[in-house]
Amino acid sequence: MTPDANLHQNLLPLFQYFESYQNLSSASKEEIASICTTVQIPKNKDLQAIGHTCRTIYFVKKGLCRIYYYKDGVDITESFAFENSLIARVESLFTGKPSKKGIQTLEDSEFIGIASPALFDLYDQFPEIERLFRKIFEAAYVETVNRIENIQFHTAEERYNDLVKSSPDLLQRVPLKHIASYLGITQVSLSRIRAKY
Amino acid sequence: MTPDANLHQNLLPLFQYFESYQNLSSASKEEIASICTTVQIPKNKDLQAIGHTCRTIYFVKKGLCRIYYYKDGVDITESFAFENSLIARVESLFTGKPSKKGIQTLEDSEFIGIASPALFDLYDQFPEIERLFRKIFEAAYVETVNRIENIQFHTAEERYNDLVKSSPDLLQRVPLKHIASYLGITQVSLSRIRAKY
DNA sequence: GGTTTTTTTTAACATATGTAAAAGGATTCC
DNA sequence: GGAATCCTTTTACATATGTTAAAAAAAACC
Repeated sequence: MTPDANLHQNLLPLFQYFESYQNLSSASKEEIASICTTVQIPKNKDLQAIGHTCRTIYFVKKGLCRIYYYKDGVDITESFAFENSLIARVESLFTGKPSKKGIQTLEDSEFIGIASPALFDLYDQFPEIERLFRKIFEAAYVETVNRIENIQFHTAEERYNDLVKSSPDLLQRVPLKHIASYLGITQVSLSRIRAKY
Repeated sequence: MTPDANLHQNLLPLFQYFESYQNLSSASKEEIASICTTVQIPKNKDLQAIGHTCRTIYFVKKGLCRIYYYKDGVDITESFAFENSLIARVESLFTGKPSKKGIQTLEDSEFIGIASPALFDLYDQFPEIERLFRKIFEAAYVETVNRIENIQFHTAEERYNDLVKSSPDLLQRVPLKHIASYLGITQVSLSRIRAKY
């Protein structure tokens, strides 16, 4: 296999993911491929540290990670990202400000990193790339709006049951303490909810 | 004044708003102007009814409105929009599905409506228009992500105080029952919080 | 394989918010 | 301007979740 073919082999799941939003010309794919790098990170390590400005959008090829931050000294999980999804600290990516959040692996993981300054430059030449990412982030925006409704008008117990139903392997792969902070409750409270079943 | 100049006079605040995100060519402005209409709605009337699919993005020129829905028969306010801001039910706008939410005025109001199917068509011809709305919705996405943190890790009392500080005239212009449901608490609970001061 | 560390559960008590009902104020409307 | 409606507060009680501490269970490490 040539180095080039090898690269595309590595990026295959990423381009499959993209195609669910928007078809891309070969030229666009080439350009995107040229700004991607593959990263391997062991379990429980930081992929991106707290305090750094987000300049990379990651695609989870293997494994699992979370965005987290500290609130009054307490570790809070903002979100999880499983295989075949994108993850980025958007409040830093779109503002250029340093992020108060970090990205940490929860298993030995492999990511495809897309350099965001280079990506944003590609937007000028390739409107279809800009469109692709517009659609991706519009969908993420809609999910976030829906999550607010979920947080505000369901009990912690309902949110826990919904979460387990929508990500059945979450319980096997993620410590309960992270699930608790993601749900906005304490470990103790989550333990009480689980004890009911 | 010619009809054309009159139109642009009406749309001036909208284009000023746009310019804070992205400069537009005259051609782009003409095209956008051609898909805008002005709407006047009296107080407490629906601008967009529950159940209809969102095909218009509104700019609040005068007055005030809210996005609301019913949760188990209870009226919930999802968000407010004051003068010089955009409002749309994005979960319907970006998915094409009927919205479970409505938009209601809280004062006699005036809106500029932008027809979204026509707008999305303009994206093909005018990448700068697509870019403008990409940036607008990226910023809205970031705000929504930040709001989740605010909801999940602050008490209702803290959220109430923050809200009053960030929108001082909200209290004069919006009934407390809507503020309560926006904060995710009952009227009774909000009344107790207010009684402390 | 045993020790140490981390994770999860349990217990006891404190507090914030919910629910329901009633009363007081304010506004609307004829 | 009086009646009706809507909005806000208050009260009493119920419940969910938080806090702290300790015990139990599981996982990580030499």
